[in-house]
Amino acid sequence: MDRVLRGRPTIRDVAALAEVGTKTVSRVVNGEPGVSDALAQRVRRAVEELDFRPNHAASSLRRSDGKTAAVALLLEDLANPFSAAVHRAFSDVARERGVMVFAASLDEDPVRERELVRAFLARRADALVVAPAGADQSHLADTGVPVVCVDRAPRGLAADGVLSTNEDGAADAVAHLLRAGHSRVAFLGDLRGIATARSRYAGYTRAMAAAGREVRAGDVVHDLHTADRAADAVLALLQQPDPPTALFAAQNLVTVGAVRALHRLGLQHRVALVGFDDFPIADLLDPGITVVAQDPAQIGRTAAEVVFTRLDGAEHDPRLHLVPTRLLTRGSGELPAA
Amino acid sequence: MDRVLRGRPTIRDVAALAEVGTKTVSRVVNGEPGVSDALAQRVRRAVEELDFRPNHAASSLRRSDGKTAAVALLLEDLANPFSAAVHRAFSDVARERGVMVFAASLDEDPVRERELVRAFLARRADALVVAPAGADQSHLADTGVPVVCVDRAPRGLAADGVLSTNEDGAADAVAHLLRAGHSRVAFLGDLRGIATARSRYAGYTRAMAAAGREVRAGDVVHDLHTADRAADAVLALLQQPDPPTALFAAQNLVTVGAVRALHRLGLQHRVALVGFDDFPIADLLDPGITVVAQDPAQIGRTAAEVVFTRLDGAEHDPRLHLVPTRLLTRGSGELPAA
DNA sequence: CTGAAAGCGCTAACAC
DNA sequence: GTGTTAGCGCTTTCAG
Repeated sequence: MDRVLRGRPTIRDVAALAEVGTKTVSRVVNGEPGVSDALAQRVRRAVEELDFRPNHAASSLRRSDGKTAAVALLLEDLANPFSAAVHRAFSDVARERGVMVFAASLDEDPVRERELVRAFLARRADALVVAPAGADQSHLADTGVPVVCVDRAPRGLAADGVLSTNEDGAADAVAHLLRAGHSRVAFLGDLRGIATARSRYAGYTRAMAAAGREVRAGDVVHDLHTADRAADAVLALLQQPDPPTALFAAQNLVTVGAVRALHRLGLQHRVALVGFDDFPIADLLDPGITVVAQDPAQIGRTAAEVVFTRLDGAEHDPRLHLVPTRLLTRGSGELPAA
Repeated sequence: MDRVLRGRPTIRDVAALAEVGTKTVSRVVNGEPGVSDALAQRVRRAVEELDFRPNHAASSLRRSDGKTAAVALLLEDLANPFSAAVHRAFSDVARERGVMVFAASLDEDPVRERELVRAFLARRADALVVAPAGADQSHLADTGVPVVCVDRAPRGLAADGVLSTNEDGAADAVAHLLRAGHSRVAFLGDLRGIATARSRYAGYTRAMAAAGREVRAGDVVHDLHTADRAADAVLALLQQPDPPTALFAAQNLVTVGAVRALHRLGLQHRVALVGFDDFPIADLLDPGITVVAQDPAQIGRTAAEVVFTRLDGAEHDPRLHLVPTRLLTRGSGELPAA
């Protein structure tokens, strides 16, 4: 009668204790209709008694739709405030749907991206949300699950995308500096391998051209991926003879590095700066840092909506969702040219 | 012969194509020894051909140890730099072990904590790492998996803990202000329901008592959980007659709120401030913000080590791992009393 | 309304 | 070395 339980109790243990069939337990546990109150009561008591926890993996293995109610989120660096905000907003929507989120940092490493995609597919994540690290995203093509690219446009892959208006936003930032009277605006860019970085550079050159300004090769620095490298670049840039009078920093860590360099040189009130992507307490610095703010929470929410729309069966062609940026003037971007 | 594949190929499809038994495929896929090169070659070719992806859930369901190679991380708010850094460091260690991380934000909601714990246990996470939201953690007692508490000590629960030296760190901060000549140091605290907040308050009172200073009720404010609420509290505090000359902010968002209020009042160079927990660009403010820095990366790494030690079978009594804090003097904490 | 039997994709245990 | 059988915990199918 009393089978000695080894390990966790199963649905059969519950069925035995409640003296019903396993299917009845299954029905009660899953809230399916068609069970008499009396039996349901007995089952619930047995569940309580044994501290039964349904095994979700076994359930989804057998279940016809095969869904695991888990999605994977592969971002650049979960410790970066942008990624963290996307993650947070995405999770909030997912939680409402009872969907769990696997999260991982890629650190711009395409090898890691492949490994993690493989691992998440092995765990049968229902969908993949990726800020792709490499230029080659072909390995995301035949995963059998919806793929949504965030922060970066999908390249060579028919997938949905959710990202900021990178080129327009960058052009806004640079135009803002040009309006303040600057003619030499330096570009401080993130890794050129990233599509997003290229778009922001395109916005920079477009705004410069539109104003009839020459882009000097010496005023353009790419591949700054940490605050330290950005700070070094700005120090070098401003310590040369005839330096630029304004800076456009194309990523949040780059902006922070630029601020650090300006403070070190005591030039924070003399050299203008606009950053792409906001960061905490940018308004508390002196001067406050003018930025083209992204809306990472909106990006995360939209990505979640797109994912769930796909999981609910939408079959339309891939769509690109552009989330607008917003110029926040705080002082650093309004410093005059001379 | 050619079975038409519906859905993903299984190990049996691979076996059929390679003309071997399923167990041989299993061996090859899992890198087990005892398969001739010839067969292994055929299997690998078939795997490639069919784009076979092993189903990890099915595997761990059948496997004797039943491990899923996934752990759950329940933190306060993944968008907070402290939680984000813990998450990041934890993930890095987990990734080396091929373990995936489920992450979620609790927002100090004990109900959500219970729900998420239930959900993660249903998914058979191998371990739970929790920054507990509620005072009552008894529901974590009989989960059948290792539980590690981070940031907050386990209460009413025999579990490992990894946290900062909250009381000592807070006492250091306050003693530092008292040494600068202040006698009225206000306490700005996080939610009193959190053990961590209570420890920091204990450090405050201890340092005050050690210096023979009276703790005035009006100088103590609890339950500040957002920067906005903290800013309001500081505005009220400093606009009364005979205000305190120094502030101790016991949490990072509280510190940011205090800075914001000080700037609004133009008092940032007159009222001293030390914060508990560092935050990005605290050094770039004017004055730089003196903080008792925690080491969230170390907390995350240590938590991971503790988790994996337990999963590797360690059976010792629960241990509390204290990660030391460090006073970083940057200006705001060294302002004189009058 | 209820439950017995089959089987999801995989690996343990045991054959050969 | 290799393959066959059974069964992990659950839901499906279908008979009562």
